Amino acid sequence: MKIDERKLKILQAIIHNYIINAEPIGSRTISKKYDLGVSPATIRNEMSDLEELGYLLQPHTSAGRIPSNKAYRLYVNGLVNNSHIDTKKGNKVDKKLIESIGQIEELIENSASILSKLTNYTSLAIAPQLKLSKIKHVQIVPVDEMRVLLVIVTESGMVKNTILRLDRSISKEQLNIISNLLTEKLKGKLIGHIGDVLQVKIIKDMYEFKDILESLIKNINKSVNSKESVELYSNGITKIFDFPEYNNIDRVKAFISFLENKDNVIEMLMNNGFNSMNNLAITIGEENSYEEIKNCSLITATYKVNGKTIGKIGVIGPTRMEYSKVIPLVQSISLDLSRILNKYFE
Amino acid sequence: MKIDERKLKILQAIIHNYIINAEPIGSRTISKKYDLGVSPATIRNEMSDLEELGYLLQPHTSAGRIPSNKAYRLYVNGLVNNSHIDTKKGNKVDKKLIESIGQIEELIENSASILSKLTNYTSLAIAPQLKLSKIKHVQIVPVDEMRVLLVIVTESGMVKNTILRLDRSISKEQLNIISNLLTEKLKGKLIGHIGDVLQVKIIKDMYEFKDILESLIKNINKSVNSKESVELYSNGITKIFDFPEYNNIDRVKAFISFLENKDNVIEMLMNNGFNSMNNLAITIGEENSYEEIKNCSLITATYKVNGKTIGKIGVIGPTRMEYSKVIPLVQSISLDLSRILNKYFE
DNA sequence: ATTAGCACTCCTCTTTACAGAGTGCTAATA
DNA sequence: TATTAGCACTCTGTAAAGAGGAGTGCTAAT
Repeated sequence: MKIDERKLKILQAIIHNYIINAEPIGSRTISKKYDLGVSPATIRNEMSDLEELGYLLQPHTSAGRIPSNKAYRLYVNGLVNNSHIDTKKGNKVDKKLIESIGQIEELIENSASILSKLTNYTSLAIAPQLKLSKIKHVQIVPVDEMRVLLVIVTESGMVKNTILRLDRSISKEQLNIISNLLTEKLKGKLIGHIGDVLQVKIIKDMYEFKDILESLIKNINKSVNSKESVELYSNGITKIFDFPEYNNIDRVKAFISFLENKDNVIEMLMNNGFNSMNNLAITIGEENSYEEIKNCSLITATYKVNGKTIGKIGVIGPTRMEYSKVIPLVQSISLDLSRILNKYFE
Repeated sequence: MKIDERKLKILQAIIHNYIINAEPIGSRTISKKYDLGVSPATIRNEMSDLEELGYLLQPHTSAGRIPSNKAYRLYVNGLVNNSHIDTKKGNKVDKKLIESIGQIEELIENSASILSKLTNYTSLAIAPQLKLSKIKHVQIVPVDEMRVLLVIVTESGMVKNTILRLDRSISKEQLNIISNLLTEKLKGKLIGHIGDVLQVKIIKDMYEFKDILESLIKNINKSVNSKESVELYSNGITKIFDFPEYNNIDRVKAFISFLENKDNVIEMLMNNGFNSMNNLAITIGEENSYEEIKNCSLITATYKVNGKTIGKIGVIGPTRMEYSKVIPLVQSISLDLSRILNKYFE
């Protein structure tokens, strides 16, 4: 059995209805609300077929039917392939964003906030991942007797700075020497690899500052490799309360608990569309690997600086998400972000 | 009518019971569970008096009674005045905290996390408020052609740094000159007042760098004065789901929505115990000024560096909070924080 | 002053009944 | 042969009714 034109139309009607009403729909209601030119009985037969094909589910015998994950996937693929994604909506966003560009973190946070307000779903964003950035230059600045500020500038133009505590005091001039040596040695290396590089090569050349360097390395590794070093922003968590499928307290708890766990969320975002070609990634319901969000869908897009992906932004919500509205919005806000960041970094 | 010994005992029994069970209790049950040496009938009479005095509430005619805010206040004042606050529990906390002290922000965040785990309530913390800190020295470091890193070290030893974008490029030497001049002029001033000070005095002396300075001032003000500049941490938001009074979805939503609004929470924390003498502040139920949390209690304590209050940490939960357990924990974690921070800053 | 006894109140839980929405099957129809 | 009308059947959600339980306030006895 194949899914023909009419079956597709009926399926689309059911999906459309369920996205809006969150309730099963029966043959009679379909024939009244959607003008398909056939009687409820015919629709019933087709629905029976669609169920057999795995596109529909029946909560119980005498309820109507709802779309399955397979149905959403079909629907979403259709949306994305047609891909007349309307980026006009993005223009409104633009001005607000540009005004807010004090710090990059603020920019990302504001973008997430805007995305949540526009979509009415919970938004998530991760800020530039330093581990994967290449170093452009390194500078160490004295703060007081025992502490220094380590500044690492990446090739994409981002800046990471960390206060470090040393074991002995050291002069400004010596710090300059170390800074220059470090820059020379580390230029072009990945921040995530600082530890390895330093361990092997540098210690030898710079025996004079051995203790200082060891202390530096230890601290850099600690601060760069910790999960804490990935900034995560979420916004509009309480949007989830607005959906009838979350009028159950346990479901809300599971959802919010999941989002409160930073590690989970970061991993989920990282894995989303890990091997997708374009910058958009969509995971639907059961496709999620975490149990807690198997009835959610996740739509994310990457943003880039100088052609390099540095972060992600997207939304999470019930499986019956308004894909046709959300996909263009996520797409366009990520493009806006990329554009603004590129402008900022020249 | 005065509240005598026996009334107080009955009241305490009711408070104790309600804190644990979250349910009204009647005279018969009290006489069975708490050995007061009088019959239910007597207890009934006393309860009637206590209600008249405003210490008890009756959800409906044939329910038992629950404590009023006035009752909690009496109870908590008793606890705090007896103040044999047991800081032994703090010792366990200590080691975990010391290990985590990479960045100060991380320390505060971890403290909040530990506090939530220990108390089983939602914890909140605000990190050092820069506005109120005095400047020790200022350093400007070049990042690339058009950007510099502004580092401000405060007298208490904290460091604030901000990336700034300039309108024209400037040499390293010139930056050093500016840094030194700024340090000289700004030493001892409040960060929050940088704008005022610079506007009046400095521009005249440093005409050469007028444009650079103006750009700097604009950016510093923006980054210091924005509400964003107060770091807020919360942990264990989902603890609220564990309390039976929050098995109602609307109440949970109101609570979480409130906490999601950073401005609200910061203001609430700032106002808590605004004019209290010691470092501990407790707001009970209706005493809260925000409608959304009038059935919550807030317990916070300040932490200090060099005798100066730089932040707050505490918990929020249902009015029937386990005060006798939470108060010492909040107290001791704030003391730990102060101690560790002081050690860190010498 | 305290307490036993009792009528009364109010809430909550369970049971029962019923309306509503939907299905699948069969037989009639185009 | 595909479509449709008709009908018996199923399942859910909700409202009404009733039983049970916990607690109170009052009165009268101790």
